[in-house]
Amino acid sequence: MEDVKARRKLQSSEEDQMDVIRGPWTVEEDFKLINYIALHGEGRWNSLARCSGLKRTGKSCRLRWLNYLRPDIRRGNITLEEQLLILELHFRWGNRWSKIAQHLPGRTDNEIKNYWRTRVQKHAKQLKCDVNSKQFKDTMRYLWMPRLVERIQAASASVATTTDNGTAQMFLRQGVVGNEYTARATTSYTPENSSTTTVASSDSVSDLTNCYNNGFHVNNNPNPGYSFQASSQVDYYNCNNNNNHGDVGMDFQTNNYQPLLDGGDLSDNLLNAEDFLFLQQQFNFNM
DNA sequence: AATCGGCACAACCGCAAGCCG
DNA sequence: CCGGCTTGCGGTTGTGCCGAT
Repeated sequence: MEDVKARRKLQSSEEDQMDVIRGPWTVEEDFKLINYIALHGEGRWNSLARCSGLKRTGKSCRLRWLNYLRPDIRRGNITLEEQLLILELHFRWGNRWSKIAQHLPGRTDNEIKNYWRTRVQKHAKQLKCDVNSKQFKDTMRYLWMPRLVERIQAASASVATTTDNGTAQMFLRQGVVGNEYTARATTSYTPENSSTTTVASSDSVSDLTNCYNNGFHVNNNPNPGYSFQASSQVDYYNCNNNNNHGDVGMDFQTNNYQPLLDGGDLSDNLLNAEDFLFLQQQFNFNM
């Protein structure tokens, strides 16, 4: 252990001696890196750093390439579908960012990590609860994610009516992502059966991934006869704990909570003011 | 116009696992 | 098997931008 520390210290001082550059990359450095990788391929980052003439560490070169310069990097805002996928995958794997990133083509683990820290943790902070608490996880699962599904549906429906291509209508009828959450809701979805009947029993990850990859054009629904019902939406929020196990559930329905389908670009504001007010009351009550 | 605070994102750091001679 | 080196991952920090005051 001491050896390891000593070696790292030596490595660090060697880096200092060779005037390693840190901080933001310049355009010239980017060009150098891109050209070098175009000629020699990626990998062997330390030797790449030495041979390319870049005064950067191999680590720095690797990070710059993977998180920024790669040609298949997807730029722009995280879409609703991507948000849903991130939430779903984070439920399964926690902070395994690179694993989550594998299911979002073109997105980097760094980007997903940043999204989680800035957006998701912000909501937890606003609710004055821990992001890893059961309460917040329930909030995400039973309020946030269904709301995302609603918005994805709404967006798809909008596309269908404006383009008249029928694709989104098909999605709405047969519901790939919607199937996940609506099906749960219509069977009095509880935290207990959620882990056994849907997530664990089906490959929801690949379903969601396919769904994302194909822009919701592929019907992976194992139950083709399934159809959405407007009235079932309220069941999204019927998260009463019926298991008599003494856990604190979130009863949205008995509080006369009604989901508000607000319009506009709400990709970021996943929960509106009334949601927060209600949730804060829930949390304060339960704390 | 200047300042401040929050946010988003790029980059760095420490650690651990994997690989290879 | 061991030790050194490389790579990958998750956490953290730094910085620029932008809106509010």
